[in-house]
Amino acid sequence: MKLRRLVDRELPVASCPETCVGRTVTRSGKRTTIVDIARRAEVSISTVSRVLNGRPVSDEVLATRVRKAATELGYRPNVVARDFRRGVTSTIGVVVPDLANPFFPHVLKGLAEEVSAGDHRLLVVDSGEDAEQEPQLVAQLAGSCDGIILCSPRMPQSSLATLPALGVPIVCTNRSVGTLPFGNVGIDSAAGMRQAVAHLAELGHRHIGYLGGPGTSWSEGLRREGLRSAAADHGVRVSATEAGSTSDDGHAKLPGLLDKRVTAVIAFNDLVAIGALARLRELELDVPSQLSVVGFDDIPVAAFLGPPLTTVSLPKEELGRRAWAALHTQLQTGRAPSEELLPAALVVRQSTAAPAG
Amino acid sequence: MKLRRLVDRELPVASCPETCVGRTVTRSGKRTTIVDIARRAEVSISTVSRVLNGRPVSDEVLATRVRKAATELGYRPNVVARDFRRGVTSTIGVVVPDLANPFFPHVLKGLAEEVSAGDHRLLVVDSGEDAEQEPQLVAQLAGSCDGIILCSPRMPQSSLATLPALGVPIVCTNRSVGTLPFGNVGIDSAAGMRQAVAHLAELGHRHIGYLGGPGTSWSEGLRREGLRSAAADHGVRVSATEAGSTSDDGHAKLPGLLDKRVTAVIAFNDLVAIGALARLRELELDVPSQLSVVGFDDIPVAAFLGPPLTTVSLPKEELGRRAWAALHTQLQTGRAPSEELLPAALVVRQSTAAPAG
DNA sequence: CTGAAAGCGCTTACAG
DNA sequence: CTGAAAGCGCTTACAG
Repeated sequence: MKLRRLVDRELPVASCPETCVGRTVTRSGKRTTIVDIARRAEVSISTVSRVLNGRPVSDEVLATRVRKAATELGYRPNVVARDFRRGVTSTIGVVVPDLANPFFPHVLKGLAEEVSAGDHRLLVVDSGEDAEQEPQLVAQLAGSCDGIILCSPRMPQSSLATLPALGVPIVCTNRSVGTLPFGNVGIDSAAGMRQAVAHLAELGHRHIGYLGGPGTSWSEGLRREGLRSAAADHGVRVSATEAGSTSDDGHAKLPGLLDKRVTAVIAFNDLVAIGALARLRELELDVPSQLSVVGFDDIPVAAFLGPPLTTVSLPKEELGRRAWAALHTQLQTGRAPSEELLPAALVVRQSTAAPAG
Repeated sequence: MKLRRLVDRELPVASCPETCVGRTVTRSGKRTTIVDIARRAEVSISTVSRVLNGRPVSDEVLATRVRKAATELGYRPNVVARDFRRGVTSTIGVVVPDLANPFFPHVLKGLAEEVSAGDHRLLVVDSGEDAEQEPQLVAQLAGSCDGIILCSPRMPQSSLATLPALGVPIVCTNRSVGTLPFGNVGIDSAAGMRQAVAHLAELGHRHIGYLGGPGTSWSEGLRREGLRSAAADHGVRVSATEAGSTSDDGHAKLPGLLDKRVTAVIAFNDLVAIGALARLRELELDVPSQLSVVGFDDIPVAAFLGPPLTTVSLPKEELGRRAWAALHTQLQTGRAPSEELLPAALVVRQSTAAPAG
């Protein structure tokens, strides 16, 4: 009973007992339905439904009467009922590892625009970087979504392989999906990495340090690959260490690289670079005169750091937009579209310069 | 037709034609429903429903049979149907002004934990800081949510006043709601501001600059109020300017304050402080020896800036948790709970020191 | 074209 | 206790 009253939106009704402008309930105290409209416009509910859904109606007089009644009664469709009848949820689920990582909100922004334009809602879930929890999260989401977008999923391939059984179209971003029937859109950070290395090599650096990201991450794999090939091409030496994806990681692991006597450091992302920069400040080492630093992502603060960070800019919003496009295609055609790789571009600011001496 | 096939999750079925482990469809090609379970367990659908919802059943044998059948058929409830029947959406909508502002993801994290524990889903909408668009966004959300949380809504009071007609329980964070029947939880940034001013006064500052936030913002009002009262208490002079909420704003508006010859600057938030710090670097003014800087929010990068930023830490996750608690109460009792104000706390790092000279 | 009717999958009074 | 039945609000074949 309690529940039903809440459903009937008692709260605001109670707060304006008699004449309530904007009310969406009829005198029976329940929310307006197409039955109420049909009654008032003296047509069948079929006609109401057709008019309200913009389907062709011959009699414009009828249509007008319906629309008028709907407005007068303050009708707002019951979307749960509509979705139920249509057998859809109109909802797209997104799983991100960590909303607090500035990368993801930008992806979400691009995604949200497109998704709402396509008359869907976006259900965002933060997995807390927990690879174990992700499959459950996805399974749970599957029940209430028409499709799912997995942003840089941390779960292992074996977990990923269990997902098709859920029966929901899935798109992965920044992740290789093997032969799994998932849409797939990523950013070519290997190419971005090559640009970064080329830039440092041109400045004269011969020994570059790399503060690597989580070893299991696909984009980390791509970056390492770009690093290796570019290093070979330019004849520079590389010392890599596994750091992580946070500023704390960069702060903690930088000294190890310094010991190797590198003259430049590339970080897995801007957050890691920020940690490295902080450590360098503590060490009273100047950037870029004593050490060059390059980040990845180009998050908004990157341009405001001391010094402004040279970084590989990733098309985050575009990634979100393309992910929706891929999912949309899959929803329409039932087949997963082919893989897509978006370009990255180095943005040179002031944290890189020729090596000392 | 196209639509229906998608609903039936044709995609993965097609990709594993014969023996598909983990399938959740019966031989008819449709998704398993309680009817399928009832048939297999040889009970009525009422019993299936009761067992699956954990309602008391006398006959444990029956219950076991039902659960077994459900598992064997890979049953997953149709949540849209359930919600429809119950007259709820199990969804809570959240409107944030800008997801890319590091403040909000943290609020969302606190919120998400609680909300999913309460068996609801979270629908997040970014209003793009657009006060005009917010009321429409909320109206749209209202249709598919049991309740709405408005994070620091930018819309004017007059727009806010139209929202009760939507018939959906609403909670506002960091916003005064007047006599509107909304739940209300905020952070006492006036007190936070007083701590910041006291700290600077103790260091010996007599003239403080303030890089103000958006004039319409409630928290900005609170900060100005705290600033005024604390300045009076400590006998310090204040020069305030309206900046905004981004690093660009801080970067642009800092020089104006410098002209006033302040010895310390408090920024509306950390992002603005970061912009100010960047400008000071360009001006080759040292922080804190030549100018002290204080931020607001304590976003994760604050501790890694050069220098690490003294800032007023706001309980962001807790704000999210309390917002859910307020909404939950409202959902249960039908009445908006009383206002709540969470404490803020100054975190002293290295961007503040005694004034030069 | 419009209207009467069926039905989406579930929950829950209501009988038995 | 269990089962048969009604019904949530909508859409959409199906008749007329």
